[in-house]
Amino acid sequence: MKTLPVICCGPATEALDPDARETLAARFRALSDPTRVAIVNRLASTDECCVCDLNAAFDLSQPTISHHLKVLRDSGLVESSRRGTWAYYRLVPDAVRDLRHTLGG
Amino acid sequence: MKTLPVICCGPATEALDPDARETLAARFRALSDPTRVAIVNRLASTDECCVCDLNAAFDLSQPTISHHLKVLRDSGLVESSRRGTWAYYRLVPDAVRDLRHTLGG
DNA sequence: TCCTTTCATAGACAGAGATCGATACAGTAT
DNA sequence: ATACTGTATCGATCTCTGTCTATGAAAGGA
Repeated sequence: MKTLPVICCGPATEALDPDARETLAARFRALSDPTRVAIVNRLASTDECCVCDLNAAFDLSQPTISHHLKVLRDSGLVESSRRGTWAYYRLVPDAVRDLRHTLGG
Repeated sequence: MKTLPVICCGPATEALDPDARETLAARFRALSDPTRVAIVNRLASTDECCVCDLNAAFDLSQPTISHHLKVLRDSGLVESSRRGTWAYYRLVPDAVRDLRHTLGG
């Protein structure tokens, strides 16, 4: 999990090269959907969560939830592990912190 | 400019109602494009910026830059004022701070 | 007045993304 | 082995978004 050393939008701001723009935009894009915001929000309060619970919590099909989880996984904001039949998802605190720092925190 | 009292993704997290999900996703979506990240980044370092400078800084057509500025304006992240022929854009620090708080800051 | 400059808007188009049903795959139980 | 359950992936469809050209509106200068 690589960090984002660059600051985007805070008071002590340096110019961004094209790669940094892409990387930052990609991470914000991961949070640009209401369902994904809700998933991340839920993960932030429960520390670990089974996919079956997420499927039950949202009025969306199972493949759709799986798609959103893949987007979040690819962005590095969440990670998953399989234990037996079930898959469990967790937030990656460092990734969230990086995004916060990007906004000047 | 209304604030976002709710916290999404930090350690002290409460569940989000559908409206809050939409609002948060909309603000993150404003930063989900590399060009808009770069515009916000530039505004964060120059305090105020003429549209003509932005047009010159990016290899995109003038209407495209204008479109991105409208997206940022609608999201509340930037504001503009017209002085004579020129339009000037500024960051809205409170909006950026709200977004940062949303991530647990 | 007429022309030029600066910015915003409208309309069109291509590409990306959200959603679903169908299907594949991996564990578990019978 | 067979059947069942929980997830992931595939393929299709529909909507949204980024980009462009063309045009409009407002201000200033000849």
